[in-house]
Amino acid sequence: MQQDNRSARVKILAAAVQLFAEYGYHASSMREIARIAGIQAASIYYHYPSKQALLVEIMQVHMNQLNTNLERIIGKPHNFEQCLYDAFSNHIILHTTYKPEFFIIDTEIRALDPENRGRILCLRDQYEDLIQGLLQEGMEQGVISQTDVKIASYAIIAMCTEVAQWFRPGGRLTVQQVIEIYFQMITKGLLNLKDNAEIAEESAHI
Amino acid sequence: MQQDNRSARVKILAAAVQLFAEYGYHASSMREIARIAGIQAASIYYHYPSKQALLVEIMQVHMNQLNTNLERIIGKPHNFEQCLYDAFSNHIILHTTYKPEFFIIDTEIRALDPENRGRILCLRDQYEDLIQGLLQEGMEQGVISQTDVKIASYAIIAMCTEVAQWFRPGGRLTVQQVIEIYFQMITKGLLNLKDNAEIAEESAHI
DNA sequence: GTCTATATCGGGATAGAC
DNA sequence: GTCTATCCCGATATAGAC
Repeated sequence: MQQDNRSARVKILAAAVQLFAEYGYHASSMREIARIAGIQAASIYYHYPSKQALLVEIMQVHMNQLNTNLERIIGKPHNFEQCLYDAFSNHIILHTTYKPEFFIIDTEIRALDPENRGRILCLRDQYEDLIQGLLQEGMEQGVISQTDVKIASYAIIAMCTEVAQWFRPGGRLTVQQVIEIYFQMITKGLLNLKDNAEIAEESAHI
Repeated sequence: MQQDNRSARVKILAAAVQLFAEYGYHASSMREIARIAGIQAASIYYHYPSKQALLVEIMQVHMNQLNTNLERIIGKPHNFEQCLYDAFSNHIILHTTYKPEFFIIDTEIRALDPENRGRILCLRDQYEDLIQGLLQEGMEQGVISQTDVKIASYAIIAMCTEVAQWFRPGGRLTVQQVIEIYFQMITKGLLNLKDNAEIAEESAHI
């Protein structure tokens, strides 16, 4: 038997992440969080003022991480294609590495009280603005074709976020392979519907 | 003042949809559902055996509608491109028309007890299988390029589902225009990253 | 810093009158 | 078919000892 040397604060937050992700915020009790952390429910209140504070902490830490990384990627001098790759790579890596945390961010916004909700939604808007600015840059450079930046950003963010739902570390694909596939789908088309001329040409080559 | 002629069953379910979507299943009380439906909480139990039954009813009705429509679209003799269009058109139209209902389906699976969860997840798997079968058909016909069918289906479903989050009826775009944009993004690429030869060619044309 | 004990509240569901 | 009244439970959070 090894003892668990993590601080109580860390163990409490880890337990909250696990339960909020599996059962949802409202279905998770402070008693159960405490049980998993190995303490009594009342002891949580020495470290955190409320259950809501646990949720806010989880969301803030990881939204800040997502934004800070993206700011660093976009902020330095760059080649557009590489920058685009790094941006979505960051999104997919964080969402798969911290799957329960980002799942909570995506599903428990409504469990926040109005003040906290505003703060977290502001971080999400910042992230979307950064992504949209990057796409805008590519369009202005003529490196990507003209498109509705907002719609494209929402579509890409949605499909990259969803990766975390099915990705299994140690499975058929590594995360780097998944990133490569998604980058290809985003920049070269998901399905590549061929017109009749293309189909005829391909048949001729056989 | 007009009286509300809908049956009690309908009013109860509509109230449940509204509250489950806005606050989540566990954060919505039977008392509040009853208040919105204009009756007492105890009266709900004449129409539905439990709160869980309300959730199951909402999910089943709309997943069945989604599947039934798609089966009809795929089942009849068809041109592949048109069929693909109709399939995603069905997805986007239902998800925007019944936005709260599908939002509940997407976020409250974990609120179902194990037996009900299995039943609903089975309907979702059926839907994914139908979409994947369609993509497989297109690949075998050579109408779309070789791709990982599962990954492509997950990516496309995710981006089409997300439309409901930002789409506003009466806004800048009609739902038909949105469907057209998404069909283009899916079949012709979201961003269309150009290589250097293409950029040079475009410059030459100016 | 963690405990036991408890205050206080609101939840789902039921009984039985009308 | 809807009501009032209520049971019973588990929730968050606090008080105060150690």
